[in-house]
Amino acid sequence: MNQATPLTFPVPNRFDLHLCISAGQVFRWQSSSTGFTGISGSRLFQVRDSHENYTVQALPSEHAETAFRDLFRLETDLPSVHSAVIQADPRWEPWIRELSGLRLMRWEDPEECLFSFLCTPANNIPRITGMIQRLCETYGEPLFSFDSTFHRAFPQIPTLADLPEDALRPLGFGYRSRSLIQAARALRERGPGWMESLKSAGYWDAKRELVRLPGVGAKIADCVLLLGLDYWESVPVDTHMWQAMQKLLPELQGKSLTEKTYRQILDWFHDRFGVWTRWAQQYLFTARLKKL
DNA sequence: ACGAATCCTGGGCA
DNA sequence: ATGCCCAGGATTC
Repeated sequence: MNQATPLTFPVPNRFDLHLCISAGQVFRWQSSSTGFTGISGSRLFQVRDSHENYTVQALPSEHAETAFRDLFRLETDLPSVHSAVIQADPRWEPWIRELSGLRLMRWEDPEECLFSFLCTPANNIPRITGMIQRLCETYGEPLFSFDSTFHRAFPQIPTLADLPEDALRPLGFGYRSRSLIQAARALRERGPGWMESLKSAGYWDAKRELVRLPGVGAKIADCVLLLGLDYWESVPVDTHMWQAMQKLLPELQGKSLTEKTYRQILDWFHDRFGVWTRWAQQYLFTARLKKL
C-alpha cells in the first residue's frame, strides 16, 4: 500500500478533460466534488480545473507527469489535427468546432484496454462503468488510499483466467462473463508479452490476431488497436459509426454492416484521412454519441 | 456472404 | 404496472 505524497503539477487546460473521459474512451474516471478522479494502469490521477491550468495530483509520483501526458496524448498539437482533418474533408468542420477540446486518449496497459472493451458489447456506458468498478473492487489488487477512498487496480489476467466462467455474472456481467474469462485463458496460453508484441506487428496482422480471441470481433479489436496499441488506422465501427457512415457514403445505404462494408469504411477513411484517420474517426463517433 | 436469433441487464418509455 | 426497445457486438446457424 502506497501512502506516499502525491506529485502535484499543472497542465495547460487547452483541452476538455471532462469530454475526453465521458466519451467512452476510458471507464475508470468519475467526477467528484473536487474535480475528476481516474485510474490508469496502476496510477491514480485527481484533476482540478483552475483558471489557466488543470492542477493534477498523481500517485505514485514517479513518471507521473509523463504518464498524464501519454494518457491524453498531449504530444499531439490539437490545432494541427483540426486543420488537417478539415482540409481532408470540410464536412468535419462543424463536429470539430463543437468538439474542439476532445482528445484521443491512450491506454497505458493494452491488456486492461482489451478486457475493458470486452464488457461493452450490446451495453451502455453507465452500466459498463459500474461493471468495471465492481470487477476491480472484487478482484483487483490494492493500490492507494486517497481522499478517504480506497482504490484497487484492474484485476491481473491470471486472476481472471483461474475463475469459473460464470464468476462475473453476480457482478452484473451477464453473458460477457464468459468472454472475459475465456479471453484471459487465451492470453495466458499466448504467454507474457504477447499483447505488447502486437504493437510492432502492423495494423492488419495485429487485428487478425486479436479477432482470434474469444469475444473479440472487428469492432472490439479496433478499440484495442486504437486506444491500447496506438494504430492510426483504427476505426471501430459500432452502431453509431455505422449510422453516420451510411449518411456519408451513399453506396452503404440500404446495406448492412458486414465484413465487406466494414472494410469499405476502413478503406474510405484511410484514403481520405491517411494518418489522421483515428482523429477523424474520433470526432465523428463522439459527435454521434453526444447527439450533435 | 448475408440475415436473423440469441445472449444478460438496466433504464427509458409508452 | 407491464412490456418493449435499445444500449459502443459477437457468435451461431
